[in-house]
Amino acid sequence: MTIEYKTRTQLVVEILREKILSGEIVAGQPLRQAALAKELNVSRIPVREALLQLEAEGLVAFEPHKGASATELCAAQVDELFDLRAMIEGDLLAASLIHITDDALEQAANILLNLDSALGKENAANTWSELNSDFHNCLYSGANRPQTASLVNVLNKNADRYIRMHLLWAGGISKAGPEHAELLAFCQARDIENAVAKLKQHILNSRDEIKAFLSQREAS
Amino acid sequence: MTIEYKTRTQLVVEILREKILSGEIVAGQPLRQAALAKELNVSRIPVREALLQLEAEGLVAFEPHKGASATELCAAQVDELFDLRAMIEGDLLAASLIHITDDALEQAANILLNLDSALGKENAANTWSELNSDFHNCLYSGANRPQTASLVNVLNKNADRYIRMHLLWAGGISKAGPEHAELLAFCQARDIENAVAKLKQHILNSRDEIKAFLSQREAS
DNA sequence: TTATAATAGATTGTATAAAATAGGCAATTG
DNA sequence: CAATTGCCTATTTTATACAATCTATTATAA
Repeated sequence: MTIEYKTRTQLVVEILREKILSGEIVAGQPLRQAALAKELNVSRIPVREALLQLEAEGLVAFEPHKGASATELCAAQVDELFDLRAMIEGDLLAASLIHITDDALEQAANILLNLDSALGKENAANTWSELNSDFHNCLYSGANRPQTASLVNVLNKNADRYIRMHLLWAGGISKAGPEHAELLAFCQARDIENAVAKLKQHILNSRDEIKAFLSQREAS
Repeated sequence: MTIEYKTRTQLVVEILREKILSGEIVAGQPLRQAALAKELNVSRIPVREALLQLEAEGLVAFEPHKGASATELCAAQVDELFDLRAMIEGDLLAASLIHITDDALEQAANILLNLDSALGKENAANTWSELNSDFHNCLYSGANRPQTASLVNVLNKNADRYIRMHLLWAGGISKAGPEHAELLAFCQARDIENAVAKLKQHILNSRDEIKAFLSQREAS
């Protein structure tokens, strides 16, 4: 195992992303460079560059001379984001299933076990979203489309915020467990059509649950 | 008309992006921060931040402590990039045509006129790609999906490199002219199905032409 | 009182300088 | 002579310092 070097900028990116995804940094709240630098014990330059990277990921908005803030969560964005995911991930899964190895499917099954057991535990939202991402990436591993895969990962980093919030506030993506199992079964059977349909349904279901939750919260 | 303030970082982004898209900065060539800073008469910080932004756009690759370079152009990327475009832009067009205004369509028609006349002129590749982008954005204006639109723009900034190269080296996207006209006609008729089919065909056609050109060049 | 201008403080953007790192070359060792 | 180690240089990364910009508050005039 080679130990990988990380620049401070990269470390700051990871810390801030986690803070945004976990909700510790709340949307709209201004992110003062000097304060963050002091808190993380680095200079402002790595903080600035980290914020720029997070802006590219869509988690942060930058306004010249005014500063950065975590982007707001709203129902309209959920629509766009999850529709995009359903379309792109559906396509990616179809391409992947043609070439996917048994090995990858077995790995996906293992992740699924961990996923189920993670739901009850302490830090559910954080570990769940990571495992969820692993599971999906596993299913897409046969596609051999690096650019599309990285685009999917960026979109998922955004979706994560909503999914975690939902997990945290509403007690779980209720249908995700059985849907994952069904999806995996179709993949193992190399039934492309049904697998893609199930995946899209899975993504659009969470979209609807999250939207309902958001509009309910916006009302109050 | 308000004149918009631009930070140096933003100016450097635009200059470098133009240099990469136009081919003045060739793929793979290392981009030395100090040299760029001196050339553009700014310090290295704005250059660094500009390079980071371009990395997020996919035009530049960053390796820690080694530096940045313009990403390579290859046939495999073209496949992914243009397939993604066809899928996403097709969907976006369908959503847009439901609500699009006559005003937007008229504007698109005007751009088309300029597009045709631009092809013969001096700086064809540069102005053509900008007008091309405007034309498509115009058609998508009814969708009211800001996130999807900005994603499309990022993808197009990548596709631009290939399109310009093709224009420059091979004398033009031969079929683009008539295809644009047909596409606009379907849009004006609000014929969603045919419009989307034409758009996808248009994008996939350029994909094939560019791929053929690239593999031919790679052979030599 | 209300609107506008001036000012102070805070914050961001940029430049310069110092520290850290990678890659190559020479010296050393077996 | 080959291989390894240590040093040197080029380059990037980070820190510090300064300049430009914004925001809020106060002062001034209509």
